[in-house]
Amino acid sequence: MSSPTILLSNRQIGDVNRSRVLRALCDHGPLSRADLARLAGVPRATIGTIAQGLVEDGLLEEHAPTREAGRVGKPSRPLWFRDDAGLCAAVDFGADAVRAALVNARGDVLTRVTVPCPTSTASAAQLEAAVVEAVGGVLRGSPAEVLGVGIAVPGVCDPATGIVRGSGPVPGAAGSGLSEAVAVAYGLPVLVDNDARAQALGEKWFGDGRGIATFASVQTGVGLGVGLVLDGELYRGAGGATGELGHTVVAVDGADCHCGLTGCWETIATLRWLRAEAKRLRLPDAERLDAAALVALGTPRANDLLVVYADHLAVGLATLVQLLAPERLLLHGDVVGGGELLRALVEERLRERSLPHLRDGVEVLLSSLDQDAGLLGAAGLVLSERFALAA
Amino acid sequence: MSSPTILLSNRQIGDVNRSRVLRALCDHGPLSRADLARLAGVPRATIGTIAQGLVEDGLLEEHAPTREAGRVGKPSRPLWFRDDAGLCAAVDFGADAVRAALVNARGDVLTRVTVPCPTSTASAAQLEAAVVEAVGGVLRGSPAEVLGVGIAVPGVCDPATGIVRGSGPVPGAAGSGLSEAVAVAYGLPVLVDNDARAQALGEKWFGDGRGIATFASVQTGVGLGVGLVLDGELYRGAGGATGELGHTVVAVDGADCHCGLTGCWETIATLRWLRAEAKRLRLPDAERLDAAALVALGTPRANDLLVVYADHLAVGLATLVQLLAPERLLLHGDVVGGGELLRALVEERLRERSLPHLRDGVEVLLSSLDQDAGLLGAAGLVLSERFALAA
DNA sequence: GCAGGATTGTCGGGCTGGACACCGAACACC
DNA sequence: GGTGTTCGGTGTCCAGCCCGACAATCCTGC
Repeated sequence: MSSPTILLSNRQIGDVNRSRVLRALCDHGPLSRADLARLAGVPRATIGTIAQGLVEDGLLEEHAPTREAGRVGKPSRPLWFRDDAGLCAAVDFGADAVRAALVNARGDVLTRVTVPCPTSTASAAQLEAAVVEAVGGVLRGSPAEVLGVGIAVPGVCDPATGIVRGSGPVPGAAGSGLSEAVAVAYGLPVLVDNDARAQALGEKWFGDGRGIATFASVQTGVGLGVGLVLDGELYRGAGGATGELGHTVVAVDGADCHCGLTGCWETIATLRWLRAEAKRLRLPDAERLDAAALVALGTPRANDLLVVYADHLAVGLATLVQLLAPERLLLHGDVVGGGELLRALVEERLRERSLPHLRDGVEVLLSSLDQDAGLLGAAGLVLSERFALAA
Repeated sequence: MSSPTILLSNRQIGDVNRSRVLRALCDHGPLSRADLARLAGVPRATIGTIAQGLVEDGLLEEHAPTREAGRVGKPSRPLWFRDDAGLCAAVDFGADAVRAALVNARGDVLTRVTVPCPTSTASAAQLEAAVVEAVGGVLRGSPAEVLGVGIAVPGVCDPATGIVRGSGPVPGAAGSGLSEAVAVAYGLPVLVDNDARAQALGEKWFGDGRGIATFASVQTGVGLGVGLVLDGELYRGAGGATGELGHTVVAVDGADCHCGLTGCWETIATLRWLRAEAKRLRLPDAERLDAAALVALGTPRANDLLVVYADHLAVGLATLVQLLAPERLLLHGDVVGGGELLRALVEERLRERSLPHLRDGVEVLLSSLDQDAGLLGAAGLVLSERFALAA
């Protein structure tokens, strides 16, 4: 059933409009009622009643009146999220720990809990226990009601059902046990989604995706994943199976990929490839090389490899650009370590690999969310569900 | 300005709900008020008032009561579009003619007008004159008010502004003259869009895209284009620049493409490639070969080439599948001539080039719209604009 | 032939929530 | 101190969905 064919009623209209107001605040930062009214093209009174409800619910609060020089008239009182508003428990997985955090609607990380756990080898039961413990620690310190729990899983999962269909880095996450265990333990809604998609939501709520209708958030490093926000909505596709940009063909008869296909982008643009090339070129410490180290080396031979790395990354990004014409590409993971130098190289190579009419429409940015991209993404899962602006 | 931040009012609620009802009728065919109510999960009375408005506006009509055996109770009176409802003037471009048609909301082609015109060499003025004449001929015979004019252009264009940024097959369409000329001549809204995207809309309204949330409509043959319907909405991307699937890289250091890039999918999956291969293999009449002729040949050597053609097509389609996980791929153009044999081959090759968890989620279909895909797509442009279900 | 059940479509009252016009409050400028 | 501008709030109106009840129509079973 594609079109749910759900009719709108005046009941839903209120929810939708409240969500729209919240979204506008997220996209633009603190705004007064009058600002919101201008933005939406409606009388101030309309916003007034909507905002009143949000303030009474404890979601928004009024800042002190702004006294800007040269501004005539009554000073505006900007509205902004309370710091205990929209609290989400966010979970993601490190190599040897389960990380959880309490995040508010502003994107502030209020509490962190780290539970040691060998995620790559832990059994489902061990993993469930670690996640439940981490979430519990976060919930205990919460100053207000928590909306729900978001879990970003590095693997294929269907958010509609909460079932993880498989995960390479965290095999124990497979199945539906994780979300069920947390839901049973704390009675909260649990949202599970792929980590790359969650990162995209993190960018949409708290990062450089705010106010951008169409962008792609690309995870680089060991694997290549992508989260797409298209026309303002996170795109999940049928069964939540999207984002396998890493396994698009960039060489018809290319090298075998670990996934069983051949010529995947992952065979030429991951750390595995980079390190193999570095070894071939006899660069020092090739086995532990990454973008940051490559930039730090700075030798001519290292720089040459950096350019090729950038070019190979651009190949896959160009596919995104040609097919979807996003306004921005936000890069996560290893590339961030390469800094502005690598970013500029990737952007340059991308332009050369894009059609003329697309060349100037896209900008490449390094994610500003840094280490917390996964956690903020997991929080975004909850916020998007709770404040869905869908209609 | 991503999120328009437009609030909903009780005024719009009516429009939205009317659109939803129309869309449901489109997706499911004739439905009674009770059917619609069940589908939407609302009381029959609600649908009743909505339907009443649509009937009074002359959009819908009641069919005769259905008398099905074994059905107790009052027989239902299905609602369906009147044959003069939702009339659109649709325009597309053939090699040596401008084609126009009057299409209703059912997808019936009521009138056709063909104006001879060498579209590949005609000046902008000549092309405008031909289009205006064709549209005029269609409008003259219209039994009721026409909602608007849809024009499907084989090229890059931005539907938001009506500006065609460039067209290989129809260079004279470039600029904004076409839509302005028609708008001035007849005072109707004019919608211009890329032909591959329009075809996708045609499938969504009248073809095998009905009721499918996420599908891709792929044009094959001389060029390779794609129209994407994602989560029920046609995806246009920033500036309407999407759909250049043909220029995604399938070979990092591949052959030069006419677009200036290298290793594009178009270099290995178009008729140009097919004919070059056929010539190399000394197949008869290689210069005029197409999928239909290749299947008709049926020789072992021809069949081998057919398999490679299918495989090369599958490369680009696999990119769509890995990245977007659509439920269906609808193929247009040359491939349709290859019939079920070629379709099955493409589907088989696509499965082999897709990740395991995506393999079974997608079906490959040949478009059933046939020659009228472009015209029906152009009509879909108008209907989508007029009956936008956006909220 | 006729009662009973089932299904469909319609009518009026109730409720939610935005649109509109107007008011007081706060500040800049003269 | 007066005037103009901007901001936020209040009360009334109205569109449109929800719910309950009712007439119309047809099938089944005796």
